[in-house]
Amino acid sequence: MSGNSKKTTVSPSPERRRELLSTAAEVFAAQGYNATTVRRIADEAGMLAGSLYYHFDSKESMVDEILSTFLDELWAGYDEVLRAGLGPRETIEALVTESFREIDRHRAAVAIYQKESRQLAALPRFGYLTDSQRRFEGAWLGTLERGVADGVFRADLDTRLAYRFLRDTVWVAASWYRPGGQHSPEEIARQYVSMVLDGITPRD
Amino acid sequence: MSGNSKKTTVSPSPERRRELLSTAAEVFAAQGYNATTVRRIADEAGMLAGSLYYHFDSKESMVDEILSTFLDELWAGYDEVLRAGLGPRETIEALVTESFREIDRHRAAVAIYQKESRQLAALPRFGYLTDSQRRFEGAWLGTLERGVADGVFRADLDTRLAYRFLRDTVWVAASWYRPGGQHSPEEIARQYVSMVLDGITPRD
Amino acid sequence: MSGNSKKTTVSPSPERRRELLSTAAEVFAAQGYNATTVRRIADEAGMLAGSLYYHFDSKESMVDEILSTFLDELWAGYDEVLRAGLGPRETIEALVTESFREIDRHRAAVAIYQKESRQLAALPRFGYLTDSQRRFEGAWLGTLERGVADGVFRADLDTRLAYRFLRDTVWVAASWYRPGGQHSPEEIARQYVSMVLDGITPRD
Amino acid sequence: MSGNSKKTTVSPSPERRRELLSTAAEVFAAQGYNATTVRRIADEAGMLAGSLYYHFDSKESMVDEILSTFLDELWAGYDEVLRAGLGPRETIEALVTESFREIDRHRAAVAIYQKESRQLAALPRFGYLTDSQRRFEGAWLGTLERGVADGVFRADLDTRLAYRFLRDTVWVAASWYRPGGQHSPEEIARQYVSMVLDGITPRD
DNA sequence: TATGAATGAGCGTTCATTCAT
DNA sequence: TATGAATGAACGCTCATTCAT
Repeated sequence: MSGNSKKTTVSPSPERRRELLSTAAEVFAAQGYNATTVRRIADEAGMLAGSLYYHFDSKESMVDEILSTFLDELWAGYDEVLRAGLGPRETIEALVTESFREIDRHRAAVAIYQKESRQLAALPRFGYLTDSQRRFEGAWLGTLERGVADGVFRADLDTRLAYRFLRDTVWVAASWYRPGGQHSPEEIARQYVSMVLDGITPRD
Repeated sequence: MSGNSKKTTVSPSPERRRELLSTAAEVFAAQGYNATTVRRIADEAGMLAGSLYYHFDSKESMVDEILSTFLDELWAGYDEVLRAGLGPRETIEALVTESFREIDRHRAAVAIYQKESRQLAALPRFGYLTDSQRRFEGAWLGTLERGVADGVFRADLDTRLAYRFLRDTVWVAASWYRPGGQHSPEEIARQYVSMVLDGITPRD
Repeated sequence: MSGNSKKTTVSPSPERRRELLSTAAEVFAAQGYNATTVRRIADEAGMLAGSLYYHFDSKESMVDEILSTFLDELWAGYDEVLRAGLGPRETIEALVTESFREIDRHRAAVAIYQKESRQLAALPRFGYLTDSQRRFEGAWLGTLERGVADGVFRADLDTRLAYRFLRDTVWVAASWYRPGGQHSPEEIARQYVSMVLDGITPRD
Repeated sequence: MSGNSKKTTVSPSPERRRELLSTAAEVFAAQGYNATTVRRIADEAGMLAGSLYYHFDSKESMVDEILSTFLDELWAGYDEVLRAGLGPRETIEALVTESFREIDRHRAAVAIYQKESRQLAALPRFGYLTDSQRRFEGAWLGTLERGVADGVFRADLDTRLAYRFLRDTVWVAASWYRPGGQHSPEEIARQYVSMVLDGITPRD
């Protein structure tokens, strides 16, 4: 599990907590973590800055909880896919689909993860970000390599390069994706997979 | 042309200026614009914070000059490609190649652009960021649409989606690309174009 | 009314605000606005510099509130005098008396007004200083001219010169006046009026 | 003599020095001593800020030289008047006239003296400001008292109050007086003396 | 639970001053 | 004589955080 076990000031009402975290996540995603003031979050939540400290230890612990909650859920989905024993092509399809579903559910958290994780990972408490990225790389890169070995992906594929492109396009989508738009996550995933697997030029 | 015409303290030694901007760009790219203190830049440049203000008006004007210099050069390259009258496929190839060349030359500037342009664009002086993005969309999206019309790209392609994927993967590469690595920009561009155009599954 | 309507951090305890403004006014008057540091004001108030910003937006907004409060009260008094329909001599007497009463009540504010208003008036937010000065001139100069026309002031009087002398002596008194001294404001006003109206040489 | 004897960096060209001091005096008078940057003075003089330090030790030494030069000249004039053995009324007339002549010649210096002398007097090197003020008070106050004793001024005159009014109105005139205007210094002095001695109401 | 008021560290910036050239 | 470049101290201000109520 991601995040810190020494759970902070556990407020008696976990719903209020979740509301506040959701508010914080939106502001972090929109303004960036550093540029977001704790006062701004409090404003948005209809309280004073100091009052947030009844619910959370610090601004850092807010973003910590946002990211670790998201990653926990992400890995629940990924692990299910990886345990299913699918072929390389189907695994890629399933991982992409799962990723877009997470973006749909945790858009703000994904955007924060995308923009801030490199900075945050330098802090000890965010060590799980680095761990997660390692597992992430293992899952995607492994699948690509298995696909090349099995002949379902092109033999001349630079798998490390392909991994980076896959990873980046999937997550960066959080910066423009708007839930409730005209495309469902599954539809976007389908189109995306089609581009990546078959290219944008016609196959006759 | 991008950037502000009322150029600040135009010191008669533009070399020092360029050195300092290069230093600043590295720090901005590594730490983020907001998280970068002017003292940190000065440290890195071997001077005191106040001394930077002999050369620049403000922290903002530093990032302004970094970004506008980069965009001016980028558009010089893009415009040449667009004026060449190539077919859609060849245009995409040339734009991608040109982009990776810019990443190679202005890695830090591209990383800053990628991470900060949305925030900065809110400030009047950075209006050219929005202008640039509009032109950018015009160039890529137009080429994709022309390709679909000409039948050189798949008829079922969602061009807006494809544009976003192309744009994002190209620029986000600045966050992992290291100049002087084992792949030249042209080599990376070639592999990337191959993936995007033909997909990662074999065409027999 | 003077001052800015978009009142800043309107804290629900206007007493603390008034205390702090009073402290600030004393320091401004003693050291000059520019030479006064916000740290000095905070010291005098027994707090840290940053803490002042809980109560006020800026150093500028402090002097703004000091001056506009003073001018509002001044004009309340002046308007009453001007509406009373007195003769020119009695109007001058009443305006002088009212002025010394204001000096007695707002010595620091008057001293600041005297020393800094020309500089501050250049800033948009202090436009009311210029307005006030115009009304001021209208009231005094008008009364002097009426007095000359009515024959109660000397026919050879240069009214513009006389206005300047009156204005200057009245307000500059704030720089030496000490409340609680041996002369009441009314007593000083009486002596001053006597000098101005009848001169310092004996009338037999 | 006022000013400091340990004369600073004596530049070989005293004319350039005087030009620079004149420039500095104008800026000090217009913006206030504290608010005036050394860079602004240099701009006005067509040089760089650092270059001023070839001519002067410091910003302080500039204002020092401006004020002491003015006071030396003022006292030359005053002393001549005081040595002339005039009656009280004629002495007042002569002092006022001499004062307006100084304002005419040294408008900027007088304005600086008026606005800044209280602050500057706190610094050791400006001790002569306090001395000068003492002599000043002696001259004016003594004349007024002699006049009351001789019966040429009103017996009920509060001489200290009268002194302050005289002093303030004379000097504060520097803030509105413009050399080359429609009134000569002597004409202004005549009108002013007439007001002060005979009042503004008619003497039949 | 939340507020009002304060802390203290640090930030971007200014500016008088220095000095090698 | 003047410049270009830098210093270093201080300034106005911001902000995460604390805490008595």
